[in-house]
Amino acid sequence: MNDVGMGENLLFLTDEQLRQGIEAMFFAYRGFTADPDRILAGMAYGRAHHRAIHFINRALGTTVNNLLILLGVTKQSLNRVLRTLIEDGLVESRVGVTDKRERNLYLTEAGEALERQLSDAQRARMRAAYRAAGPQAVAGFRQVLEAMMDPEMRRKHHALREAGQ
Amino acid sequence: MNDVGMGENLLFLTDEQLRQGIEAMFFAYRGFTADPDRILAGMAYGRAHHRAIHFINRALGTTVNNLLILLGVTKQSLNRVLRTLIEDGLVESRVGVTDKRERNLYLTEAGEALERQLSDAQRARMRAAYRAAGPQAVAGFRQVLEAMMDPEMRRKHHALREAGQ
DNA sequence: CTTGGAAAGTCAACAAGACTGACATAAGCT
DNA sequence: AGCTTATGTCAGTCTTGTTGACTTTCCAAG
Repeated sequence: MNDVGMGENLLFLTDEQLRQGIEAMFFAYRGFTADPDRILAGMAYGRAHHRAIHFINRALGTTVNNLLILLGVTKQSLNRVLRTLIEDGLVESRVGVTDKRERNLYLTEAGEALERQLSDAQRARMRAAYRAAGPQAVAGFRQVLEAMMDPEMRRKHHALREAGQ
Repeated sequence: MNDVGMGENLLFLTDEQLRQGIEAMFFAYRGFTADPDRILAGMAYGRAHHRAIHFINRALGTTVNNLLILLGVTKQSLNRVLRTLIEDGLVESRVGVTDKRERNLYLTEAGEALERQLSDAQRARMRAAYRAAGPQAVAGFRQVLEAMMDPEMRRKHHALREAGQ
């Protein structure tokens, strides 16, 4: 590869390019959460409830401990959210079969309905973005996101992927 | 394009693929903010201060009103952050020249130093991710993020890009 | 040229959601 | 029996968002 070619390919690593990527990430994340946030604003729930519902749906029967690692919050913080979801009949907490200390979490029918409502809105935006950018761009998008995660979270993410498929 | 080809190219729009993208976005954003958050944890500042400093640096002399649109918060919310930054001598607020209602915001030397410290950490992760994924993936990454933003934010983002280059 | 409304910024009070620390209970393990 | 683990809870704090009320400044219609 000659110098010009090198220059072309390293342009994406200049400070200015990196700053633009940082800003793009910030603005895109705002868009990413905007639709579910709007839906939840009417109810007594917030983004924290959305995240809990999302991951309970994805990792059916997950334990509280596993969920709080996924979400990256303390048990006290998760507990507040989880308690209201259980009280409101959106989430069911069953005592563990093999280990009775554990609680396995499931969405009730009402919980699944809300999950679907939130998920539909978020997926719609994601779908539009994917469609606008095209398959090759999406592959690149996913590659960069993977590389940006902490290694531990990358493992968690891969585990969810395998379970979901 | 035959049916098989169609199937291949539309695979990235299945619900499962979209859900994986949503999760990837969530986990990656955590990584994205982790390093600056760690730095700020020691000081009396948080993520809100980081964002304000970032955009004041990028849009030198910006008004409070412009900044709060960029950040997507209310002026009251921004004001608290801004006040501490000004009190601590990281940001300078100058009364507008043409319109005395406005305040033009600038980083002081100390402000620039902190900006550099935070920015270096965040760019290092971004650079590692970009390098790992390669130029083509980065182009795709940027395309999808652009498409995911609200149109108004996309315009703001483009304006910053032009000013920064 | 005055006056009324709009715009920019500030102050105060409140809410959501994160945190730490301490403690209780139940269950599993050595 | 005693230690550890998983979960839940209470209390208090912090950050960061919100709304409402207010001041200062600007602009434009009468």
